[in-house]
Amino acid sequence: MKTEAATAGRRPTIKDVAEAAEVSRSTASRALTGRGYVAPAVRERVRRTAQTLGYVPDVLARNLRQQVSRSIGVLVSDLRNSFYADLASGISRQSRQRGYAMMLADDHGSVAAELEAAETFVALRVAGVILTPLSAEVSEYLGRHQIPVIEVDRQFAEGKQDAVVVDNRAAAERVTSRLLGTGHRRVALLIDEMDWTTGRDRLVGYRSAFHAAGIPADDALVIRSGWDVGAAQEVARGLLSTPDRPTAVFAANNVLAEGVWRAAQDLGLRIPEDISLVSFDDAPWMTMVRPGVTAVAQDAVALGEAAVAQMFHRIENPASPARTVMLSVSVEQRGSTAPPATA
Amino acid sequence: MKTEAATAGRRPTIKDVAEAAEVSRSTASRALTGRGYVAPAVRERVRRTAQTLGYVPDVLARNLRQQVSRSIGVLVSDLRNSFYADLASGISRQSRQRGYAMMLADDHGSVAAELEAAETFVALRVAGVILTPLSAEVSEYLGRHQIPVIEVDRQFAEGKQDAVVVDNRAAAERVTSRLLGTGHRRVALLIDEMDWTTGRDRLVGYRSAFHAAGIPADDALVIRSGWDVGAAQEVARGLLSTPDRPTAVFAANNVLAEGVWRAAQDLGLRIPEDISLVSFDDAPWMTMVRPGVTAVAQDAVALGEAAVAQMFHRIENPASPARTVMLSVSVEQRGSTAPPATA
DNA sequence: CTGAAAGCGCTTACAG
DNA sequence: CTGAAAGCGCTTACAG
Repeated sequence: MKTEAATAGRRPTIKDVAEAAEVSRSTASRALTGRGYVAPAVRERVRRTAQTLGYVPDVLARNLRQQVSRSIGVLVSDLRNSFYADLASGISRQSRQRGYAMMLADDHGSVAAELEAAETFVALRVAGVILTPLSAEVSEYLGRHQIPVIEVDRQFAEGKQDAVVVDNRAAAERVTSRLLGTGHRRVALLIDEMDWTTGRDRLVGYRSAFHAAGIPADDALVIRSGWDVGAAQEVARGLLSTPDRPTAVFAANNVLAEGVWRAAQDLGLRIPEDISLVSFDDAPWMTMVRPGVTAVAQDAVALGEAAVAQMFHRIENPASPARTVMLSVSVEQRGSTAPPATA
Repeated sequence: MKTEAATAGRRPTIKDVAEAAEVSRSTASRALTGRGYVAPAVRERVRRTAQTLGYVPDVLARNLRQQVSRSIGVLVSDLRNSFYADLASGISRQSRQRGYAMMLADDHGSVAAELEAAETFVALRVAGVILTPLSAEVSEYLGRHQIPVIEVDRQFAEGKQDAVVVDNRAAAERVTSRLLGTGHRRVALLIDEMDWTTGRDRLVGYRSAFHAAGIPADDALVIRSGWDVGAAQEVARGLLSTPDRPTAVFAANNVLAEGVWRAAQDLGLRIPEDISLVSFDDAPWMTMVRPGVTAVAQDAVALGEAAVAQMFHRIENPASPARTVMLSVSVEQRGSTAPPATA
C-alpha cells in the first residue's frame, strides 16, 4: 500500500485515505468524523487505512468548511511577570480541556503592539479573545469585528464588556483598615497608575478606609511611581528619608512592593519595627524574605480559568448582557505588618 | 454602499470587497496582496473599499491555498515556572517579529498531555514546534509528520535533533570548582532527575570538578530529591541534620535551591557561616533574601529567541545536519557562598 | 448505504 | 490590464 502521498513525501490527505481504502472522499470523511452513516465494515477499513498512513486531518481546512473556530486568542502585558504567566497558564489548561487551542501574544506594554496583536487574532479568526487591556481601543476593535472579548484584571468599559476581575476596592480598604486599626495614622499608598480600574479602585479603597475610621487622609501620602522596580525603589527611598516619613506603606502591586523593600534595606530601616509594608499581589519572594510580606493574594490561575468560562458563556449566549465576574482575594498576613513604634 | 455582508451581520469576504469595488475576486486579491499586476487607480479603489468595509483577509484560508503555515507550536512543562514563562516570552517576541503566530500549550509534566498537544500541533499544521521535551516519543512523532522540532533546555536524542541548550556540564564544574577552591570538601549535590541531559550533565560537571581538583568525590553526597519545593525542603532538612553534614550544597535548579534555603531557615543554620549554597538557575527571590544566593544564571528569554532562530534555519535548510546551539551562562556571585568555617 | 457535486475563503496560472 | 476557472483539504446536503 504505497500511496502517491508517501512517495512524493507530502502529507496524506483524505483523498489519499479514500483511494487507499477504495471509497469516495465523502465516505472516508463520514467514517473518520463519525457524522453520517457508513457501513460498519467500511468504517473499520477506512479507519485502519488512515491509521497506517498516519493521516491527521487538517483542522484548519475542516474549520473553514464548517465555518467554526476552535482557537482563542490571549493577549497579556508581559509573560515574564508571574501574574500574567499564571493567568496564561489557567487559560491554557481550561481552553485545551474544551478542545480549543490557545494563540498567545504579549504586548510588553505597547498600545501599538496590542492593536497589532488584535489584528492578527482577527485575521486568524479566533473564537474569542481574552486580554489584559492597555487601551480602550482594542476591545472596541475586536467588538467591531464581532469577536467576543473578555477583559481580565482591569476594565476599560466597565459594564459594557465582559470582564473577570477581583474586588480591588474592597481588598484595598480591608488592608488599609487593618493598618489604621492597629494604630497607624501615616499610611502611604505607592501607586503607578490611576487610569485603569485596578489603580483607581485600589486608591478608592485606600481612601474609604480612612473615611470609615474617621481619620483624615493626607493626599500627600498618595505617591505616584514609575512602573518598574528601579523607579519604585527610588521614589520609596525619597519617601522613607523624610523626617515625617510614614509608619506604613501600602504598595499597589508586587513590583512596587519590591521597590519599597529594597529601599528599606538601602536605608537600614527595619521591617516592621521602623516601617510596616503591605503589598497588593502576592509573589514567591514574599515568603522567602524575613519577615514575610503581608499581601493581598490574587489567584491568577483561577482568574484565567474564570475568563475562559465567561468566554464560553458569551459564545453560547451572544445577546446576554455584559457581565463582570468578581473573584475573591485572600489577605496573607505575615510579619511585615505590626503596630507603629510610637503607638 | 450597504453590502450584503453588512446586512446579514457576517464578516465581509473578498467577494464582498470585489462586488463593492466592481471588480472580480481575482483583481481584488491582486490589489490587496500586491502580487500580480493591477491598474493603480483600481488598486486604490479596491483598497479603500476594503478599508471602509472593515475587511480583514482570512489568513487561514490564504495559507490553505498557498500551502504554507505561519504559526509555530510551543510546548513547555509549566508556565507558572518563571524559567518556562521567560522562554515562552522570548519565543513569542521573536516569532511575531517574523510574522508567525504562536500556539502555546503546557503539559504540566504529563507525558500523555505532551503527546496530545503534539497531535494538536500536527492537526493545526504548524510550521514547527519548539519544546522542552518530557519524552523521546514526542520529537519522534513530530519528525514522522515532517514537522521541524527544536528541543530547548534538554535533549533526548543528542545530536540527532536540533536543540538549544546551555553548557550544563561546564557551568556545574565551574561553580563546584570554586567551592572546592575555597576549601570546601563536603559539597553535596541536590538533584531531582538524572535522565535528561540537564540533570546528567550537571552531575558530570559536579564530579569532574572533584576529579580536576584531585579530591575524591563521595557519592553519598549526591542526593536525590522530588521535583517540588516541599520534597526538596524535606530532603534537605534530613541532609543538613546529620552530624557530618556538608559544608556546601549545590542545588541543581531554583526549585531545589528554594527547598534548601527553607530547610536552612527551619534548622536555624546561618548562610554562609554554617552552610554555603549555590543554585543552578537564578530566580528573583535570590536577590531579595539576605544574603543573596549565588546562582548560575541562564537567560531563558535568549534561549527562546535562539530556538526561534534555529527553527527558521531548519525551515530554510531542511536537509542540513542537526545542530546543537549552546548558550553561555553567567555565574552570579552573591553572599551565600564563603569558605567553610573549619577551613 | 454510497458517491458526485458544491462550496468554505482565498490565490494563481492562464487566456484574452 | 482583467476575469473565469481551478484548486488548497475538508464536509455535507442530496440523489440514487
